Amino acid sequence: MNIGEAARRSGVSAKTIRYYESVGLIPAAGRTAAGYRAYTANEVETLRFIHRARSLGFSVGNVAGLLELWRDRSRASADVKAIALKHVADIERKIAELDTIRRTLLDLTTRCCGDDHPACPILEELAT
Amino acid sequence: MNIGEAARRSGVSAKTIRYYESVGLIPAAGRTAAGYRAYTANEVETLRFIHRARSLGFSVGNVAGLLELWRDRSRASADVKAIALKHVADIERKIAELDTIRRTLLDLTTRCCGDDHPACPILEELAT
DNA sequence: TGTTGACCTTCCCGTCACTGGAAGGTCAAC
DNA sequence: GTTGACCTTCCAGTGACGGGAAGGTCAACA
Repeated sequence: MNIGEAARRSGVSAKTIRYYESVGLIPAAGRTAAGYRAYTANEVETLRFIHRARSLGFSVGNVAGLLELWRDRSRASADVKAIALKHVADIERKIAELDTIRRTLLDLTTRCCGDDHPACPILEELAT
Repeated sequence: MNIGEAARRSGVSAKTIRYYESVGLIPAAGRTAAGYRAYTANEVETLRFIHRARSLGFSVGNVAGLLELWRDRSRASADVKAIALKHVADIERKIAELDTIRRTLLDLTTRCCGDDHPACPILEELAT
């Protein structure tokens, strides 16, 4: 099937499929006589896998690692779990950062009248 | 003072100060006879303001808006508050996204033995 | 006076994961 | 034969910088 169909079935845009090929996340697809990329159902499955992994926030690098483990029938699930737990830790760090900022901003915005006068604790805090 | 000293006092790296100048966040600094950028205490204050705003996650575009309001003595605090509340909403959306991913991953990693066997619910989920 | 070493300058490339768009070739239907 | 929906490659831009090269400047010290 053509790249457009593969995109529709996998949820990965044609542009992005070409990008994944260019960075080596997927091998170069076969070509028709006219030079069109041709995809098998199997390759679409791989694209779906990638799409799901990316939507869980895994970096393209990590997705490459997960793909390799997925294909490796003699893998240790510990290796998969390690990648996932590392990712969870990163996410939790990020959430903590955002939450600190959120609380600071909520405090400041609560103290800001938000009227037509210039006095503003938000600007005061930034200017401190 | 030179850019290095301004960087040390403001917390914004010299590289980043030049970048802010190049994108118009700050006006071009004065120059010494030798072509070195020269900063006043006032300009360092502005850089400190920018540094604090950026550390609260405001985009450079929003920082430009906050700087303008900061300098505008006839500003309405409502305009500042609006920028801050919009940012809070963005952060909360981001936290919610991350938390959904986090919960999914925690569920999967909990169900993954993480031993030397290949069976792995994480890969199974991605392959579904 | 010469020389070091710490500054500073501009410029370009790389990051991450794409997205947009231009210029042009291919295919199926009407 | 023509339309329109595909496909191709290539280049540039995104945000917010950081790295590093090549070269100029300055203050201190021998």
